[in-house]
Amino acid sequence: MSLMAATQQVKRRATNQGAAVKEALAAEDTFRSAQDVYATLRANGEKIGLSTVYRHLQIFVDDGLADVIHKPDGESTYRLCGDASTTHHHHLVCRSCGKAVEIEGPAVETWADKVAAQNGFTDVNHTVEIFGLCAACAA
Amino acid sequence: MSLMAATQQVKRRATNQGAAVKEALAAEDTFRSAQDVYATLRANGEKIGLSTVYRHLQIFVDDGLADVIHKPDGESTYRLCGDASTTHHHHLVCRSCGKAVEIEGPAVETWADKVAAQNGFTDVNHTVEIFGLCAACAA
DNA sequence: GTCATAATGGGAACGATTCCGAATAAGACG
DNA sequence: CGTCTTATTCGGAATCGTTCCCATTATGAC
Repeated sequence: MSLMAATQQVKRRATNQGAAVKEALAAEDTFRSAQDVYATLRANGEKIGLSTVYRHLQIFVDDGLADVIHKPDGESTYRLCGDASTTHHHHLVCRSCGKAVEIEGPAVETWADKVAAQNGFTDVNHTVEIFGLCAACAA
Repeated sequence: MSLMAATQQVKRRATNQGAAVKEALAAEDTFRSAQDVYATLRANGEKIGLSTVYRHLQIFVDDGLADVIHKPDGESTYRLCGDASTTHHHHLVCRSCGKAVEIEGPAVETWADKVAAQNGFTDVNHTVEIFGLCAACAA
């Protein structure tokens, strides 16, 4: 998996369910859990199974179409990111409503690599997430 | 909970189990899961229950004695950090053996705060973890 | 249309973590 | 040193998110 570039797509069939999951994610700029997406789709009358939601969410991640954030409680949340060509970035996430803003920090990237190298670590990657309360939720 | 300072300790009874969990963590400079600590203690002949291990691990975190890292697969791992007075820091963690090095990045802190402020976010905190392969595991 | 097979869905299986309630033991007091 | 209060313990049941399994369905190629 780590050997395959994120942009390297595999042939996939177009299904209603796959489209529905993508639409559900696209409708919000917030990180949402699989269970959440599933509930929303069912509430909308979509005919889809929980397994399928998980499957598509994972596919999006594999294809570089979506980002994942693991909440402190362990739940995984997903959000479509710009597009596959978008460069590496991080997120500023509202702790309350889940709204997320994509951010970049070139300095952080180089810092991380430097620190790792100084300690003899190789094959480095990192996670950087900033949590806070968005203006709307602060009220 | 969030209102109580990390250094504000509550009266606690001293028990063998509590000490055992702390020793087990202190014995290694790696992040270890509750299940892992539990298995080690039992293997050592300690009389302790899994619930108790989880309870003490959580207490350490609440008291600011330990740091937690949520692995990508969702499992929580714990490690004693310097001491409660140690300032905010992050970790460089070996993806293979779990060995962790405490690191600091003042620049990252200020960057995070600035970015958050620019987007109208308040009550900010962040997580920064760098994963890689330590020199020993690279071989 | 026909066919091979990718995709689906729902229920079982799983693994980490939490909960519960009765049994145990730490610490205070006399 | 006893007694008593209650924090702590422990193991098994319960929870919860996620994955697995596999018979059924439906996409896309010919």
